[in-house]
Amino acid sequence: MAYDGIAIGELSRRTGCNIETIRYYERIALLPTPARRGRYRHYGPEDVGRLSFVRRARELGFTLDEVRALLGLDAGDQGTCAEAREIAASHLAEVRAKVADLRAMERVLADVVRRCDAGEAPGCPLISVLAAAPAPV
Amino acid sequence: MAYDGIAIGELSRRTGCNIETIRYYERIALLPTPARRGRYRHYGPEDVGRLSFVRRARELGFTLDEVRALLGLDAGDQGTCAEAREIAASHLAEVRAKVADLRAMERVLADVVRRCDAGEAPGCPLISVLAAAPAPV
DNA sequence: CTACCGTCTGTAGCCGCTACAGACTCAAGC
DNA sequence: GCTTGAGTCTGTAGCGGCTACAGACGGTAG
Repeated sequence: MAYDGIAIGELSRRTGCNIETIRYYERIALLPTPARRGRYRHYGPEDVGRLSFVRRARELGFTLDEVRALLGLDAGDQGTCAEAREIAASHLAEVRAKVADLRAMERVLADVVRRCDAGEAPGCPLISVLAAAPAPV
Repeated sequence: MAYDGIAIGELSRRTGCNIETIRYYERIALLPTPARRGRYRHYGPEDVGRLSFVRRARELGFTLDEVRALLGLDAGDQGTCAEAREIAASHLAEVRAKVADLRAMERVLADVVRRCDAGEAPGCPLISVLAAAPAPV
């Protein structure tokens, strides 16, 4: 009994990717237009692979455009790895910047909450922080 | 010469908040409908204060709904600080979760880039990571 | 009087989905 | 055969939080 391919629901289950999202990816041409069995989309193993690739890239925070670029160089030629490295490195820089931003927020928030718990004397620490003069750079 | 209020451009300059964003905040009723001088919006010091408050809350990553809630309790009564603390604490938890997510991404990405730079033997490390079997939990 | 800046309204776009409504297809059970 | 239910289809609109126009009007300096 020959391998028969799967419908969108099964693809969704196997990749952990929402059905609506799969159709969305198709619409924006991140995934190729699939074969049809009657009116229904019909997927093979290579579709499972490609979508899993997309999902993992998304989990690493790559934008859809970056994912598109990565998919484009999946081929395996010489310069490919260097390009992939570039994309990863610049994305890594962004991730680190975001972490730094969030850390800064975290520090302020943690301090505010701590001061609340300490029952600071006059007024609410959070409101004070927000109402304070603009940060001096 | 009496204090005279300011136009939207000046409010933008003083708060660091984009003009379009100010109008957007007004549209979603985060800021009150301002007075008009002729056809032009006209702002007083309390508007500068309120918008600065909003901006700082946004810089700390509060959502606009959270900001709305915070503005709502700016009044200064008894339970206010406890409510503010709640909002801050739950936001802090979210920030920490986001940091954790990003740290995980960072680790993987940094490893990939490092392996690229090390000139790993077969294939591209990034592509390999993305093409690998789904993460085992 | 004209040039130019600021401001006005209204609408549409960005990203990455998500959530419907309303129609259809298909296999299993009675 | 006939019904039921799950799955799928297309198309459209919404989310948050802005941002970017277009095209008209206002106010002032030269």
